[in-house]
Amino acid sequence: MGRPLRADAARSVRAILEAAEQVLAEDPGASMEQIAEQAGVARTTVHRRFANRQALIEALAASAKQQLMESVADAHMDTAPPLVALHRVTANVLRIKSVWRFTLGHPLADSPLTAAIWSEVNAGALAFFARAQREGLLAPDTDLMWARRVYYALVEEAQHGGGADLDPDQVRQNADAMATLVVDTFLRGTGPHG
Amino acid sequence: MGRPLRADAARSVRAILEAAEQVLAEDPGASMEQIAEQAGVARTTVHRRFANRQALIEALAASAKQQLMESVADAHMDTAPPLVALHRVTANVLRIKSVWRFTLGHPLADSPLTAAIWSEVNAGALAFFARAQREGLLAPDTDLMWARRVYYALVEEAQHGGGADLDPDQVRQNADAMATLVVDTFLRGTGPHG
DNA sequence: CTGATTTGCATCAATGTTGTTGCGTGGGAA
DNA sequence: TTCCCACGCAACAACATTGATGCAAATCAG
Repeated sequence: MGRPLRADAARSVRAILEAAEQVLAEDPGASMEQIAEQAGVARTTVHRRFANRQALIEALAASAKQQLMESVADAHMDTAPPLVALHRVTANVLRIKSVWRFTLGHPLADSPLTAAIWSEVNAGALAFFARAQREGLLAPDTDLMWARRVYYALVEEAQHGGGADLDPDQVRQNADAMATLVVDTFLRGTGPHG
Repeated sequence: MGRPLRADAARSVRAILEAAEQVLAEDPGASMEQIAEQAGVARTTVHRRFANRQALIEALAASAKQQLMESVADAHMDTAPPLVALHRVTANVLRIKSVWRFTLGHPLADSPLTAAIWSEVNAGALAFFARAQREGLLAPDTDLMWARRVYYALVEEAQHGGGADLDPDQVRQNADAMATLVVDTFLRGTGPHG
């Protein structure tokens, strides 16, 4: 990257990325003009900062996945007790996902970089589930691949329902509540316990 | 509808609908030309049969949702024992969904008609889960709305993985196997039983 | 303050998609 | 067999989107 962006330029870039996320979340086929409008910026400015639509989406993916990885790392899944780690990572991921609905919802625009990040996250998840199984949190006969798919599906579903326009505080509380629900359902299902 | 279509015309319509389903499943923004090509038909023929892209998608939705409703009715969810009914409807729906990935995967193009069908299916599902809860299949404290969302998410997930280009026989077997997995996970989760 | 940078705006060409029309041909139906 | 319908093909206009350029005004940084 050449020299650092000027303050206003940096502001534009951030505004465009946020706008793109919001607009594309509602309509993945939205035009650059709609994104520019939402960002409060002329369409030419968008093209100045991002040559292609592709470039814009990749930048989006980069931002989102970096934040996602930080929030995953923050859960310390390799040291904390499995149940605690699972709850914590679920809440963290739900919080991030509520902000990046489009980028994290569509596995599109997987540049080699972001693809690598993804496979790293997936491998980490699988390793975590393996440990959880060894420590008795998952049934011994549970297929780990299927468990991971189920877990992802529940997280995705938990984020679909509520969660539009909330205070940052409410977002955190909601993420916690949904995390409890997700983990509980993931481990015990919906049938009678015991 | 005026007079019945001639044999070749009917064939074209079917070819176009199948092609649209396949092409749109891979790229929801695909052009009419791509659909026509996949159907082995000139683009003008597509426009002859379906005035708009919208009209085509609605026709798609009509076909798919009719088949879906038939497959649901076929499970006799109101009379059969809940566990049996749940397994049967799951297998049936998985079979239909594997064919109509695009149309049933995207709640787009909800004409008033198809929207009505949807809400009917959803209401039926909720009623079924209520009965299942009364008869002890679901825990008494399970939120039925959440249960329905979880069930839908699991069905959707089960259909994502395998299932591309299989014999009709293999499709049925696969649907059965996945239905068992889905129902089991739905009711008991992935944790240790018992 | 002053120079450099960014932006908005107007404009332009290129492109792809949509939807329509007319015509000749080939296959279905009575 | 004969008539008619549906098809493919070519061509067309309308439209939206993309991406680029030049320029004057606003704004940032040293």
